[in-house]
Amino acid sequence: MTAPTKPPHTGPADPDPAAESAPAGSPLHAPVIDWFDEHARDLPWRRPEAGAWGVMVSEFMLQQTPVSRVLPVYERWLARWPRPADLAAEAPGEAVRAWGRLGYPRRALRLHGAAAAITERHGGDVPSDHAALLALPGIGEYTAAAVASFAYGRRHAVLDTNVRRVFARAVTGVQYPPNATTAAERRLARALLPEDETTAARWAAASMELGALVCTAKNEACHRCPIAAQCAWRLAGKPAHDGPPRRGQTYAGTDRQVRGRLLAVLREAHGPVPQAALDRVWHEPVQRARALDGLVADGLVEPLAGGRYRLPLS
DNA sequence: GAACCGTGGGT
DNA sequence: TACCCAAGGTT
Repeated sequence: MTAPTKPPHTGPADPDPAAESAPAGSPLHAPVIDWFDEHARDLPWRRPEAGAWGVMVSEFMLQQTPVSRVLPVYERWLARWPRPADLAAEAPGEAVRAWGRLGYPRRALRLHGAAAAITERHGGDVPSDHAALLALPGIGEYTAAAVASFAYGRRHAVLDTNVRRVFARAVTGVQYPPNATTAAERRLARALLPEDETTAARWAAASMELGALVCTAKNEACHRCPIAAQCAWRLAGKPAHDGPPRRGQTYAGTDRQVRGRLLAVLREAHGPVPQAALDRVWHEPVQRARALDGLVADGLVEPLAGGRYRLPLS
């Protein structure tokens, strides 16, 4: 039992299915949700005790970071800060340090800021309203929908990279979705959203899990796919992606790499770090200074008198 | 819309 | 080895 809510089966116990006024819905729903009931991973943020805060923390950490690397950090985070107010009471630098090597450390800062806003504006409770979630730092369209859906069972189209790929293949018949989310994709996601709120929330989690475990970017496992028989891409002979190349992100030699090295030194140090210690991480002084300035501008690093630096106390 | 923002594992 | 990719958000 890994899923947060019960499967809304229409089984023989149903009084009279023919009497339902609502349309049948997509033929994709039932197979995908049934598959999810059987194969969903037992992830800590899916357990009831995770609560909305646990769901929200997991969503921040999972933005561009794989599940396997999130798991240990998530557990320590929730043990240390079981409620938003607990995190809000800490220095932001502590969030950055606890973030460890998950990457994109601005997410840690934003999660801290979101916890503070929740404490101030929402009485310490993660809001369930999509607009209220969207107003929090670090929460965009996807995360707002995910928290509302996964934590509160609300009816929202949850359109992440997994779902976009599943829809691209199963419905549109292409190998990959466009580089950026399009209005057509949002329209499709809304059209496919089950009417019933509980079913919609399960569909959101199930379609995402299908993309993560079966309908993967590479080496898709169609033989394990519950909708393989209906998949437009597969039925078309799985044509290769033709559009513009999916832009890869260079990393070596970029400011990002320098920032990462600088912040690693500050994370591992407790207390102020002298300039000389930071100078050692990168040979090129201009780029090094630019990276450090960027970290300060982002609020990830606090400059002190005498050319010393530390993670931010405020 | 494009560019930027980390990190590590799989192939 | 080099490249691809991973539950995005902000500017």
